[in-house]
Amino acid sequence: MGTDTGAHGTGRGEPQGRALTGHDWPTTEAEAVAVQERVRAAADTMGPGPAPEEVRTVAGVDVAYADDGTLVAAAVVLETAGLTVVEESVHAGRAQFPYVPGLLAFRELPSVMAALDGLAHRPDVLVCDGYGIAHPRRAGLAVHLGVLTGIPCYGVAKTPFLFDYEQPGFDRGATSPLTIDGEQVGCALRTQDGVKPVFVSVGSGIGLPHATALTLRLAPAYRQPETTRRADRLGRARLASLT
DNA sequence: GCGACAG
DNA sequence: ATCTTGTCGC
Repeated sequence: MGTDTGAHGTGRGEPQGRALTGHDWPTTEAEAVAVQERVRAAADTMGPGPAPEEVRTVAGVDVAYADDGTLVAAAVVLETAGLTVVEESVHAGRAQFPYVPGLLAFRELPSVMAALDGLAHRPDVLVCDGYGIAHPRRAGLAVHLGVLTGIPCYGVAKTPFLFDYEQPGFDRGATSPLTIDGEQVGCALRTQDGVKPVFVSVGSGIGLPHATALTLRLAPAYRQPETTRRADRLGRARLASLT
């Protein structure tokens, strides 16, 4: 199976992990915002990226929190066909950054990167919980993750906050654009008939059409994609077992 | 039981 | 994000 672990890119965007996770990891909001400007500039948000048929494995990423500041990042690699689990990785740590709206990435990234480093398999795509470019500085968690890892990455969020959208049609597969100040930053996607839509936005290395189509494949039965559901479950379980 | 939806 | 109670419904 997979061999290299997260240190090298696969052609498209070179990973910028060292530059952003090393000594210059931000400690203040101002520094974090400055990092986001750079991350945004480094992101590849246009490319078609891999089509769903070309995506053999997808990793879902999620973070679970405890009261005391402990957090557990979980990564679950699924085979796209059949949605079977290929590999799992968790990493327990402490929040290194306070929760600040718009800066969630800095809270979750260190542990998420550690969890991804724990994978022997290098997934073709990453799906994370939260925003990509549907973000004030077009630099949500999915953008950071895509740039840092060099793996095509996008976000699927549950709640619409800072963008406008029309309700998509009732049927599974219906979409409608998400816009911020008239600029399209993603789409609302109905993953099951009649359930609340999820909000897909690109991170880096994959375009919105492919991200949307892949999300639909990853969500055959529930509102959220299986990647997120599995990662969420794994993270919670690990957190609970931490006692 | 598990998920959607309260709110 | 987390915790909790409760109702409806497959």
